[in-house]
Amino acid sequence: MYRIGELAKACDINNDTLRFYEKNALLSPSSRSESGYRLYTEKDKDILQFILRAKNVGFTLAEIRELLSIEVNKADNACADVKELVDTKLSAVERKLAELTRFQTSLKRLSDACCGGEESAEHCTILEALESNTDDVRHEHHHD
Amino acid sequence: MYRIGELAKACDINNDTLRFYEKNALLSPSSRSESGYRLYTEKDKDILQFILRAKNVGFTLAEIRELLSIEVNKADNACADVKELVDTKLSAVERKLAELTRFQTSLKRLSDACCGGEESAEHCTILEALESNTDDVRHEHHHD
DNA sequence: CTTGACCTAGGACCTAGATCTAAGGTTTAT
DNA sequence: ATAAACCTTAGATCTAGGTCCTAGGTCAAG
Ligand SMILES: [Zn+2]
Ligand SMILES: [Zn+2]
Ligand SMILES: [Zn+2]
Ligand SMILES: [Zn+2]
Repeated sequence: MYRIGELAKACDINNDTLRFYEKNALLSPSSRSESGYRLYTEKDKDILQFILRAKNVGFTLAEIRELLSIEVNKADNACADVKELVDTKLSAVERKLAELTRFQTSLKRLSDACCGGEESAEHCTILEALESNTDDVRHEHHHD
Repeated sequence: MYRIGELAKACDINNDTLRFYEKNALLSPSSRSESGYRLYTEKDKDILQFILRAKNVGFTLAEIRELLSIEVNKADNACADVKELVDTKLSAVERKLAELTRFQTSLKRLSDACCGGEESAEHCTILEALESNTDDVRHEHHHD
């Protein structure tokens, strides 16, 4: 049996995070001591590690709650259910990746067009690009 | 001169967003009507579009505030200052991209190992991977 | 003159995932 | 026996970027 601080330290998270997970129906201690302290079992620790691993893979806590509800009742769920959660998440991650890649491309284009020197920014191509209503960046060097 | 609703509609944002930008020192209307209505000039509109373009490239509002302070006073800033903002942002975007790519790889690995069928999830490789303390996913198919 | 669209200020509320505070009770070590 | 470390609860706070609400003032058309 772990008390909250012991489990938190063992899993390198904050005590408050465990209370937060309890309030949000992710993980409740199996019992309480006479004085009301939370008591976690090895099984509780396993569940916590399941949660932390799922977080590491990118799942939100809401998604992890769904995974857990399957996990505790595997027999009544199909592989299809589990895989759908993963694939839905994968799509979301890929959409976010696409957006960030768009950001990266734009920023690179802006960066490459600017000399980065100590000249006044009056003709800075970065600022010009942000002022103009096109996506173009002048590629000739400024400061003639 | 645009009233708040006109400018908002022209730029396809919410009236409240303009008030929010004003409160957060990004864009203040050049004047007010006798009755206190915000009045925006064409120049204000240009600044708004600068803000929206910068947002589109991934800058946060705090970063945009920095860009604007350079923009309104270009002569006193160097290309180096502008480029540094862009490059710092680019690095942040690339770190986030790396994290998301890690998520993507893990999720793909999980998804590929699961049959996704209507069989019971009792031997689902996804759940097994999340239960186990390794990063491995069994690649042999479950459900013998 | 009334209706409806528009505007004002100020503050509350939202998501996500915690983290922190206050005021007090419990356990452990010295 | 008493200090240090640990625990309890409820609720506040934080980031980011807004959105919504209240209670009321303004403006144009019919
Ligand atoms: Zn330059
Ligand atoms: Zn430049
Ligand atoms: Zn299967
Ligand atoms: Zn499966």
